[in-house]
Amino acid sequence: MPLRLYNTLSRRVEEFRPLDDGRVSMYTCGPTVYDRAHIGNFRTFLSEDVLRRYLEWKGYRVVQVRNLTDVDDRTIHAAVERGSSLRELTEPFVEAFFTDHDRLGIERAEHYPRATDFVPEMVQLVQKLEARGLAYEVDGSVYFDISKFPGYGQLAQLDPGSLKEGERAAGDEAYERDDARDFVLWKGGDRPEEGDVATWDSPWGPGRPGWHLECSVLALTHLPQPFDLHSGGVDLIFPHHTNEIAQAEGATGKPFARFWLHAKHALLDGRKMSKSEGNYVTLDDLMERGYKPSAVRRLLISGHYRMELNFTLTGLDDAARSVERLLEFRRRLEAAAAGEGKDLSSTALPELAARALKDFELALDDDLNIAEAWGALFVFVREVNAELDRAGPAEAAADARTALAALASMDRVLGVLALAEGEAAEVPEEKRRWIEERVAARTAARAGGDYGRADAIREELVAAGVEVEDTPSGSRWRLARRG
RNA sequence: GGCGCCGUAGCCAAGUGGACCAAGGCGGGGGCCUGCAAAGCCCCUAUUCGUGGGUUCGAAUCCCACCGGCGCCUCCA
Repeated sequence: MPLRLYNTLSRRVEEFRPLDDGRVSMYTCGPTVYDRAHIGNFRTFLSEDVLRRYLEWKGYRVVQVRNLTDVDDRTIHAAVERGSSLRELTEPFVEAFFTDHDRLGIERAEHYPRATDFVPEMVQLVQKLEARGLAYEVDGSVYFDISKFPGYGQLAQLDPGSLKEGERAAGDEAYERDDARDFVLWKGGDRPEEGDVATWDSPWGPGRPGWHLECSVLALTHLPQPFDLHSGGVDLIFPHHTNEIAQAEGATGKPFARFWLHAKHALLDGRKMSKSEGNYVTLDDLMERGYKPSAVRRLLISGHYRMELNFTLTGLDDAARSVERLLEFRRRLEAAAAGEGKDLSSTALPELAARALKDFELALDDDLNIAEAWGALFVFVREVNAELDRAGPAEAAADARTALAALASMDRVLGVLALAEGEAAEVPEEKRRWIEERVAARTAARAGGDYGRADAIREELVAAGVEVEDTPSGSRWRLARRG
């Protein structure tokens, strides 16, 4: 079955096929590295990670570009404020971004270009636009003339005629544009408040690139044109992506990107998550409170990417518990797979696995309906558990491996189990020995019928953060999960 | 004012004209299992999908109105 995706360009769900058979080119707007990225930013990046993983799951090879915006108003202002260079300011945030990125199990893209490494290419693009009569210079700055670009605003479904200058543009950043709706390609002229942290030479004198320029250029220099997918947060539809299209298509005369995908924002406790309003949390904040990245990942990809996601600590607790359930499930399957009678296959597990995988794929094919995909997974969990309750260990052993493979397959897209695996807390050798000694003592007490003593030992272990579980094949222990 | 989105059980969240008399997660109640637990399983927890109309043989799903919440409208993922 083919994958269908909602394309912002057409405002419809369309069948997706890459232009180059078997190979998908995608451009995903990256972070502005003026500060630590927050959970809301990662909601978008995680949606894109699911898309990427699912494309790979479907057998495509993906070439992804994610830019790092290291020159814009915010990075410049932050650098000026601290009296540091742009690089000095952004470098730690680039590192922090990758730290969180990896902690959340987001697959690495093929390219992470920084805007400041491509300024000459940006200048060239502006020159092309000038040569084609789509740009004009005023006092060392260059603007894009939207009246010369017929399809302007199509992505955002904007009627250029009704576009009027917004309040934000009317504020402190007034430029000498012919038309208030035109946007800046190159910012030249005197900008004393910016110091000299971001100045490059250009045919129009010293200046720096406008924000939208980098994405057009980075996509054009790293991907074919047109490329398959371009994505970002909904807020980028206008003006950012609208202007990216105008720049790239204006300069080349060719279509820029085929599919445009936009993720809705995450709210924090029902309110917009944003830096400027101080309403945000970072992964670090959550980890300091004892939450694990796997739970954060689970929550952030629990719902459809085109639906708003309300991030709450309650939701995070729920997410953590559902990850626990999956971990328990896998542990149980692994134990079953390691059991006796490895060649016997007489359970319903293979059928359940096949059906789960089919439902999983059907769900994701439908514009990445991940909520339904989770549903398919959890139905699988319940049914397999029931089958395991019914069948003996000898009967289930071989089939358990089939089920395990299906689970791993689904997790190649969801990425939660793989992540949780790496989070298992290290138990120091000394403590491990103590725990094992206590568990053995308890087993002995139980064998002797001394349940009072057995329960006392269990209490002792619980107080030390260890839970004991008695199974037909002996007692097992594990670290207690957090509240 | 323009463009657009959402309102489904205690919470989160699929479903968007009948083929499921509404998936799944979390929580809650009851039961099985267990020495007791834990884990797991079984049953129950929305006769109903913001409200009111309408279309239709049939609507959570389409149309209209209203109520409530939210996003964008020039450098926010």
